[in-house]
Amino acid sequence: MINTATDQARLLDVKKAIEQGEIGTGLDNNKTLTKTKALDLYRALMGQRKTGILRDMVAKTPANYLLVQTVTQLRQLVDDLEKEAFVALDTETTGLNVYQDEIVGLSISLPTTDYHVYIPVAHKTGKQLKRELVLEALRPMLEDPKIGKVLHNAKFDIHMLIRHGVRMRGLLHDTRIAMALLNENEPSYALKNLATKYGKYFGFQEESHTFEELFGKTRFDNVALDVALVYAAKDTHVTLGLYKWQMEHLQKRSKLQQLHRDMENALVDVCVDMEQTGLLIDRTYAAEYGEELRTEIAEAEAQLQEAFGDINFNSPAQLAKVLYDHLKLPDNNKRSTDVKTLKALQGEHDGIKALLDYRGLTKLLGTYVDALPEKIQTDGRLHGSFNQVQTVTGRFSSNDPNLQNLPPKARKLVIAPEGMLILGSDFSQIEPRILAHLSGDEHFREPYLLGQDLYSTLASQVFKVPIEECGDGTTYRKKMKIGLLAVMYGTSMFTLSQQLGISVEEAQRFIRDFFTTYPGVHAFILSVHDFVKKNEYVETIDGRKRRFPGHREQAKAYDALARKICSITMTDEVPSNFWKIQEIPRSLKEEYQKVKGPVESVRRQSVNAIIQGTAADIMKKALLQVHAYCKGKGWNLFATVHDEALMLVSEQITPVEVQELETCMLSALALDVPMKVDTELMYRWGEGVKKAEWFQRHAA
DNA sequence: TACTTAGGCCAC
DNA sequence: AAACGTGGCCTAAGTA
Repeated sequence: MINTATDQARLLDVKKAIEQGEIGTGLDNNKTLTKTKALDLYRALMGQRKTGILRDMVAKTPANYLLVQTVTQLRQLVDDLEKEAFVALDTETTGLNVYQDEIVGLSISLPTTDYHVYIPVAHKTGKQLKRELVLEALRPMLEDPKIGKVLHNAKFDIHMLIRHGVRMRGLLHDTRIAMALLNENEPSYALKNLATKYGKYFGFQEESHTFEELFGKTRFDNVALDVALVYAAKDTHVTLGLYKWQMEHLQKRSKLQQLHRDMENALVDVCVDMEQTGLLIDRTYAAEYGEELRTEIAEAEAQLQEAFGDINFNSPAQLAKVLYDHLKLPDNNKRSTDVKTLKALQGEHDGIKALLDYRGLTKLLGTYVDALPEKIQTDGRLHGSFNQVQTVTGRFSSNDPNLQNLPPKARKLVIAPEGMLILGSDFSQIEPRILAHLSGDEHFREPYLLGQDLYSTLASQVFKVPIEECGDGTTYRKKMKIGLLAVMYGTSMFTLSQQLGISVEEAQRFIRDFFTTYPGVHAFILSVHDFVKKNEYVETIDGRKRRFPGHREQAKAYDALARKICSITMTDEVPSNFWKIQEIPRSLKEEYQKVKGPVESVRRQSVNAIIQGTAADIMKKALLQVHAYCKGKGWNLFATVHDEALMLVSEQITPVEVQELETCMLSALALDVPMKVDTELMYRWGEGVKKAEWFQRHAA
């Protein structure tokens, strides 16, 4: 029998011994502890600890945790459910693939009658009802939008239920999503970790263990029912507690609550439908294109072998050795083999071009052309995952596979099903427009109000040349585009000078001219820096927050040190060459340098979070409206790429309907400058044609 | 064997 | 001394 306290202590000792390399010190009964022995002991203790915890958990199963194993119990549950306005819900499954795995049990918490059930439906052992029977009994409750459901990461469970023919409705609150809005810096959103960290605020004092910690790689259908009950019923019990605690916080923050209720919570259904729709992949095209790429790669490989010998061309380390040690190419003390460095070396060696070709081809083949068809599910569609709360700014992210970073050549693998079209609507220049709105800068808003090209107008004003010299494709316009990004993201003068191919002094002059031309933009950026220094957070138009805990103190220190340096140099700003100025004490330089990075990083992130986050707010609202519109037509969204919504629509779509879709996007939020949406139609993604041209072509 | 980290690179 | 925001995926190489 293991005594938990001694067990824990011994565990820590062994762990420490392993970590600190204190092997051979005779830890275990004066016997010398070898590394292997220590690891074995550690694993054995971990195993024992796990079974110990599980035994302990089962022994302490609360009286109001109940297994539902018979028809009578199920009937009683259904009766009791009718008294509830909302419930907490969770599914246990064989795995995480929502298109392949299956539900093995459901837990439900009833808040007013205060009990928590686990209904096993496909465990390998123990008395239980059939899944179909249980789901049919629960279907009226699950599909009733008037009965609220509280879940942690609802999207997963909704998908799992769809897999078994039930479309859950009435999502009241998702504790995973609410947590992300309340603290986007949370290190882990696993329910058990949140319970361990915040449980004391809603009645859970003890540490909660994650599935991984308790069961490792075991499938949940292997878990005995007494253990399953105490684990699974606690899930919904905790979810309920978390819900109430989160609501207390949201009710004190009405803007955030509105963001949660009207935007993020509502968006879960959109996200589910979008993922369920999936993408149709042209397998023939992918196979042929793959062969083509393989041929080209083989050619490049032959040239690389000739040039660099028998090494792995995918290995930066092996490449650097050949390039900088054997061939003695100039390395600038970086020894990098990235595109930028290689391009600069292109004149030095004939093999470099082949290497660049090889990189591009293998990336395209390995990440997209070969990889995407492999992810097609049994329904013949590719279902990526879209996460609405994975980014600190509020943007969507996408993974498994990432559908937001397909290069144009890979997008061509995606086609419309028979009788359908792909339609893509994107917000034109949404971030600069938001900057124009937020800064209220009169001159910056001008091109939008007058319907002129933004970059041409800016270039003409900043560079003080006639607008005719700043048209599409001109250097002035290109430079302005880079320059505006630099302003919005707070790029350093060094980086900007590199990007524009000018000197640091010229870059400084460019930025100075920009801010002189648009003083409102400058004032806006400074006011954000000021705000984040005072409040340690910034927020978007819809109240989405990006928090920077600890910034206030660092910013104060930074500004104080800067003032100190300025009083020595008698300048308004710290000179960029301050390291070379003898009069500044070394310790002051070092102190200043230490806080400079983090503080300026927060300042860049804060400006960016407001602009990027507001764009995300607008897109999310647009998606809600587009989704509702599509639903009425029997069409479907299948992806969003930050400023773009992609959907499958009928081949018979009319110009009026396109107009109505654009209105869904445009009415998401009214800014002080007009918004613009561009729509393209296509049979194959990446071969889009502007709507006007499409209808002209298809009218004939 | 299964992980983590680093270098690199795709998107907006 | 370090140099631009938000993400995710690939391979190599080292470690548990």
